Amino acid sequence: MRLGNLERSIMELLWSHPDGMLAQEVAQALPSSPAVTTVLTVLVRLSRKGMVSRQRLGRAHLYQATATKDAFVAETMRAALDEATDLAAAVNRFVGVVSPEVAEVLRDALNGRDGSAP
Amino acid sequence: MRLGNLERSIMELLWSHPDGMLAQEVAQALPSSPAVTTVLTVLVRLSRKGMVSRQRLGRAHLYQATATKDAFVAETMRAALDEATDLAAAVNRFVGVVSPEVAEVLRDALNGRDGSAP
DNA sequence: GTAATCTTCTACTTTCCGTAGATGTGCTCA
DNA sequence: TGAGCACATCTACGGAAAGTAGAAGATTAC
Repeated sequence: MRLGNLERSIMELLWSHPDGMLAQEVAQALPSSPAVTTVLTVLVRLSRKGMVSRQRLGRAHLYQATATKDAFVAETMRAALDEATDLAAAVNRFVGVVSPEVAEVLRDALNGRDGSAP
Repeated sequence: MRLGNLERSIMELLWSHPDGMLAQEVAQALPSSPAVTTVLTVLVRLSRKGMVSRQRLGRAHLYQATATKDAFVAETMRAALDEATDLAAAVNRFVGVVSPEVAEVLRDALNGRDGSAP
């Protein structure tokens, strides 16, 4: 998913507030202090992209991210890997460039996945 | 790295021609048959992004991708993962959404990586 | 019912990308 | 050595996406 700077900043906020936020709260929480209408415009665009949902709350709306940040990261990684011509080469490259810590987490995750149990 | 359609098409060509290509060759190889100057403009922009290098060859330049496609894919994946707030959660998500085939390739790659030998 | 508040509509600006003509530069061969 | 070709650079325009926010409309609370 292609996101601009403000779009990304807003998503970061929504991801860190799983219970949702009001447009006004988002505007106030942003360091650049944009107008509330600016935030609302971006929220509408993010809704069109399927990244944000909302529900009425009094006379305002509560805006929420439709997926967690982790899911977004994972999906971005998957999409990148989908572009690979040589799957094995890309995966090997990836495994080669990540930190030992990530490699360990990957191992654990793969062990937890069905198909690897003894 | 953010790439437009033509930018991506040109990178695909350069990736599949590791020895490099002339601007004219790139233009001719593209299905949309853009003008050579169009290709040159895009090549300059890709150079600025660090994705393309060139060297003189007679009166022309030989354009080459600075990294392989696999490296690009791997780097994109790494960059995405870097954005994660919860590393383990993102990795688990990722492992959860990839196909069994990819999971297997990941396992193999991790086994080949130093640190897993008994 | 009315005032406060929130949203929607509209619209301007900026930036990126696709596009390519006009102009500049440097090989190459006669 | 100089004329012409081939290639590069400069410049620029149009469209799309994103940042920005005022004006106007809608809804709630009192």
